[in-house]
Amino acid sequence: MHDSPGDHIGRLQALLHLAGTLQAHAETRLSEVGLSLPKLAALTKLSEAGESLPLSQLAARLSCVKSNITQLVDRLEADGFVSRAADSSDRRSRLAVMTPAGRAAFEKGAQIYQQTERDLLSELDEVEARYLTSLIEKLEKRAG
Amino acid sequence: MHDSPGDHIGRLQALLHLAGTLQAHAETRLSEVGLSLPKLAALTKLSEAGESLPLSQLAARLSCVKSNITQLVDRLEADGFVSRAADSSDRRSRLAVMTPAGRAAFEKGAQIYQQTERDLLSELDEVEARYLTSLIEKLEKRAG
DNA sequence: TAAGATTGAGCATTCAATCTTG
DNA sequence: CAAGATTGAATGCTCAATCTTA
Repeated sequence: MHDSPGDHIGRLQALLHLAGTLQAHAETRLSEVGLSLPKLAALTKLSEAGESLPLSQLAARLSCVKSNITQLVDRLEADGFVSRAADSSDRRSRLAVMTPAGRAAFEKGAQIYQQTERDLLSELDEVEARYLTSLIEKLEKRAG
Repeated sequence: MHDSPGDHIGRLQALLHLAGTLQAHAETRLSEVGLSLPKLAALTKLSEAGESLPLSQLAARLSCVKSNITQLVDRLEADGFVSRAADSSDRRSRLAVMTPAGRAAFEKGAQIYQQTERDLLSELDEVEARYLTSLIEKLEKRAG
């Protein structure tokens, strides 16, 4: 009297719901420093690249479409966290450059994000956390 | 030489990334019958309730804000899957009613969703699937 | 005044079409 | 013509404000 091999009713839904909840928590915490998850992700890539990147590179590294980056950078620019600059090597290209305010927000945001990660996953012990990672890798390989 | 208890660097990101990938897969499959995950969720609640529900009830059951439902029902109405009707018991209220086309789409969509769920989670054996569920419950309790 | 629904504005994302530059 | 960026339209979500009805 056990589940049939292919029985996963509700599990996908449960996983997607959990992700939504966790994401909402992270967004709420980040909003205290004027950031969202997508904005923090963009600033992180900029920071890793040493302050600036062509928009097309940013799109590639965030695995999204270019038009998305155009608009995300619009919002970051409105926030004063990023500014656009010319790319001397290619006049078609535009550079997203982190401003001092952007770096400050990034540093605070990165701290908050890590703390949120610890808080949300603090229920799991070492074994559970490792198991979770292995399950994620397995599913990611299948779906990716 | 093991991770400190609070070390979860990247795990939240990995989980959110996985959820995004799984969601994208489900959306792609559902788009074949003109549905999205939110649309299928709404039709599911309508079906469970016996074809119709006041918009406020739909919002409550989908755990979202009322204005969201207004717009979701707008789109479902444009698709021909739902129509709005008066609520005889309260003139402030409006009923979302599933149309025949809506029921047909729901039935196909529910099939596709279940198949997608099985496909995406088919990598996991019985033990892993149960463990996943327990981890989700643990994290959901913490975050919910 | 409360509740139900809607509207308007903002964030985030995609796709298709377009403009500029290579 | 390709590539980089942008714009416009669509989906989906939130919040704040508003309108109607209870």
